[in-house]
Amino acid sequence: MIETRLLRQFIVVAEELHFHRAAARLHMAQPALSQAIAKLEARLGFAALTRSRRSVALTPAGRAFLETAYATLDTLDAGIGRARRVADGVAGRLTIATLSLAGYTPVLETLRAFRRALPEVELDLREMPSARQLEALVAGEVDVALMRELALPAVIETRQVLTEAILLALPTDHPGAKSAASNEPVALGDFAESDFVFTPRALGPGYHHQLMALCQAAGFTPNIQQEAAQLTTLLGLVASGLGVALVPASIARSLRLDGVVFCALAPLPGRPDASLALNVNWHRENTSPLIEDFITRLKSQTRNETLPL
Amino acid sequence: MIETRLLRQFIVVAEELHFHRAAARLHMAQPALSQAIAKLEARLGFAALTRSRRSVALTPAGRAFLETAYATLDTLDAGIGRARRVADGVAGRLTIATLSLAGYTPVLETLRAFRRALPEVELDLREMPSARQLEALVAGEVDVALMRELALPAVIETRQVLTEAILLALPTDHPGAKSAASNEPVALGDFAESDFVFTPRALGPGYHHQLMALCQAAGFTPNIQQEAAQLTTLLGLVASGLGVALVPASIARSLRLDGVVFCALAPLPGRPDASLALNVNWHRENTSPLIEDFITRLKSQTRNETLPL
DNA sequence: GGCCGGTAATACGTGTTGCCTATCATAGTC
DNA sequence: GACTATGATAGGCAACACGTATTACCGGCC
Repeated sequence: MIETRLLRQFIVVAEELHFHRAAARLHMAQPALSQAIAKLEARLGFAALTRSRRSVALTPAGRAFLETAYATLDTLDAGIGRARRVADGVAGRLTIATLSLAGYTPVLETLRAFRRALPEVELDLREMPSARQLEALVAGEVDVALMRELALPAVIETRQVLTEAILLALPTDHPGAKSAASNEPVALGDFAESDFVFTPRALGPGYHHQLMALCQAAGFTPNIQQEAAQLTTLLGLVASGLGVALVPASIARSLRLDGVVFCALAPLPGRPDASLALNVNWHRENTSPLIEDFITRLKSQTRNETLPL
Repeated sequence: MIETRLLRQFIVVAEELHFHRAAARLHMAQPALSQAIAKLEARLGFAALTRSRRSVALTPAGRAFLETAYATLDTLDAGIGRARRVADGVAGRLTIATLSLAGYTPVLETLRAFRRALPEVELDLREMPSARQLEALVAGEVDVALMRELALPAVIETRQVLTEAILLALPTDHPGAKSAASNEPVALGDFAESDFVFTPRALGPGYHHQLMALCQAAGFTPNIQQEAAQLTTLLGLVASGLGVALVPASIARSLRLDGVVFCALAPLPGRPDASLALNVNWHRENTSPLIEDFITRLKSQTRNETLPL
């Protein structure tokens, strides 16, 4: 096996074509260098240098191997530098599972700032529902996940990023839509008899449960007429008059849809305002230094605020 | 400094993610491997592996460095293979100084066969006059030289490749041209009073001297009307009627020029036929294994024959 | 809950090897 | 012909890579 020590020694000898000077540059004695080069040539199986008593010259194979020696050490040095930058958290890749980020201005701003601050870091964004995010996190497929509250295994850490109000989405021609026009909160209990459209429970059990609980607190169990995985699809169903929907405020910020109006919900007596959290989660044993950096930036950007409308 | 031993050890540990199995694959004991990896990490300056008592995993920087380790060893292995092929004379580069090869069919055939037999060898052909070839050979700029006979320093080896007749090139309307038409040799002495065109002495002193000596033997000193470096130019001058010229037979084989006819020379009494040699020369201390190969092929192709007309 | 199997780290001894100093051999130089 | 420059060889030493023995610790299992 050819050690890099031998490569370094060979390079200097090839550059100097003089064992004494080369040995001096290597801070070693000439005999040791002669031995090292002899060992190198024995391992290579061919003569890399021709030595007369007066001069040293490279053979053609030696010239070819010199290129290899340079290339090998360059590859190694560059790779060490790169790996050090990865270890220092200024290079590498951060894979992020997210919900649709359309309405989350502070998160988008964080991503932009992160990319600007760490141009050597590749950001890999993958949009998926909360339940799938958790699977990906546990499986190590992603480094961080931006998702709804969910029951988490102990290895998953979580921090709240922001909260946002829950709004009621109504078809424009719905009787309750006049409240929306006047920007007045509506009482959820007034919609006990309405048809509802919901996202499937399996995609985000926590989210689903929270919306259901909200209805229970308002005194009814929603009559679910139809489910749709995507919020945009859900609002399309609302627009078509199939029912009303409870949605996070972020979707109202990013999507103005003809035929749909959004109403704030009047607070229920004895209960705080209905709001949804967006959390950032990560695997406790994931050693990427980028995770902490990303979360720190995210928190300083959002300061756990409620997303404004 | 990171030795390749450490790279190999790290690669196996990263592949196995298990110190015992990795040590077995490396034919060593586990503690030594633990120490080796610890030393690697100390030199790298970052942790490449996270070890719990139960499991081993790569850090992101470790993953990055693993790529580097593979790339480094690949570069080295490929380079060693390449250099070995260079040493074995099946790869590399052979730089050849030549006269114009147009008429030298056996040499061209050798080049073709060489290229076919050794596709990994780059042939670098450089056309230049004999005197310049010798300089290039001594300076190490070329590996072999195909040139006229010349006084050579002791470090230059030489072998004859082939010989070719010296012909007299005449303008078609020259009184002597009728001999050419009947394919009869002409006596050089008959042209004692003719004007001659010659190549400059400096480009090929041996060649020049040989032609002059031929005229002397025929009893005259040629009246040199004009010089031209290129044989094609020289023959152009002949065609225009400026004079006659002594040229190697190869040029007659490769160049048919309106207004010029070539005549064989009648042997002079007591002298062998007038002929020129094409020699292959190389530097005695040039260690390229391709030189011997090339010369062997050249000789087996030509067998020192006289170039046929 | 204590025991056992599995795993990596630590302690310490040893053989290899990379390097040192001293010397030799040889070729070119004054 | 002695001298100088240069690389190779010889012999010794110390660093280090590796081995054996042991420890430390975690999980699963009876």
